[in-house]
Amino acid sequence: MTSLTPETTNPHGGHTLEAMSALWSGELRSHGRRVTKQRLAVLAAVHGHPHSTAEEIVQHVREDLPTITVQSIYVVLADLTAIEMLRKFQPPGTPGLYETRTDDNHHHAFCIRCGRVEDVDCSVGEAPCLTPSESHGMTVLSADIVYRAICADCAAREAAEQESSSGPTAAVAP
Amino acid sequence: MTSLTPETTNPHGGHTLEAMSALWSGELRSHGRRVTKQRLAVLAAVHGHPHSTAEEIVQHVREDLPTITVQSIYVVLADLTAIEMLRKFQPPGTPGLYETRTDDNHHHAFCIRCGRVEDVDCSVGEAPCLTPSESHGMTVLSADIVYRAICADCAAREAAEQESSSGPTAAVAP
DNA sequence: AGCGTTATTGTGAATACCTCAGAATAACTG
DNA sequence: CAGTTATTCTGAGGTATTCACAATAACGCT
Repeated sequence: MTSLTPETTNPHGGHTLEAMSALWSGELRSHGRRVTKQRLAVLAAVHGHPHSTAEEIVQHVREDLPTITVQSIYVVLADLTAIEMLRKFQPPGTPGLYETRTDDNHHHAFCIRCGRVEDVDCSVGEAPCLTPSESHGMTVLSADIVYRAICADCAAREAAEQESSSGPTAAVAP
Repeated sequence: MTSLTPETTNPHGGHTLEAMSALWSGELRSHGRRVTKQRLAVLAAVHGHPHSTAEEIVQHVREDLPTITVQSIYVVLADLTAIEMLRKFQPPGTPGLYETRTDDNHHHAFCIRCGRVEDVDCSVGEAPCLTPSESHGMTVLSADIVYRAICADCAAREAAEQESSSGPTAAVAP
């Protein structure tokens, strides 16, 4: 922790890629999975680019492993999701998005205009939306929440367009 | 309400199909939409079979309109969803599901084993999961919640299978 | 370290779900 | 009832994802 060699510092936020890899390797093994460079590369890509689609992950992984195939990415993503090392969610009208934050109860806000996604720590408390722990005899495991929202940029842009259609600025002669 | 002719009684729960059609027609018109038999048939099908996929809705609608096409169903579903006469949601690994309950704050429990879906009236209160009304500058409109769950049947079946692998019952000679 | 076993990845193709552009039809207005 | 224009139909296309089988490489053992 006190060493300051180039290898131990990185822009990502405290943990080096090597440290993360070691962590991930252990976790993979504890789930009976082999540690492959493909899996580590996928984990690194998703960790570095949260809320990525499979296609985007392919691009990022190919910086390390230029020959990896789309199909392998899908297989790896599905498997890592199954053992909950990754989390998958799918706002309406978009392909599946992946992230590495799996152990906290957080959710997602999705801009229905531009598709932007932000993490939302559930503000009510611990796991408020898990309260219906029994319904119709079903045992609830977890809650996937997607907040349909409009981001600040889109709200501003729409306000401006609204203004221009009856106000003094812009769009004088269409 | 007091008439008891055959047309005014039906098994669905108080409202006749004709009454619903009149209601839907008015709602369509108020959204600037024309009242077509296709739209009414789709609304009736979804109303009679909540949590249906587009493909299932095609089957049901074809009982009335045998020649309707899958594409038209998709167009109608998308349009009715856009004006919020239908609600669409999509548990992981399944196609989009549609329902007519749009004006109440209810959510869905989804059995990750068999795919069964049940409505869940949010038990915490009014709209608890809408509390993060501002996050990252995004204005939240609504929350789509899918509870990942295991239904009673699947839980029982898995318990039985667990038992049989080390217990006395079943699967004596495979 | 080398070797065998078996999970994992790559290859090639296929599927499911959904959307698009343009022509034909039918719902509303007067 | 006739005209206008939304809506549906026809036919094709596209994207996200999955499948079966062959090739590869990670791990446990000596």
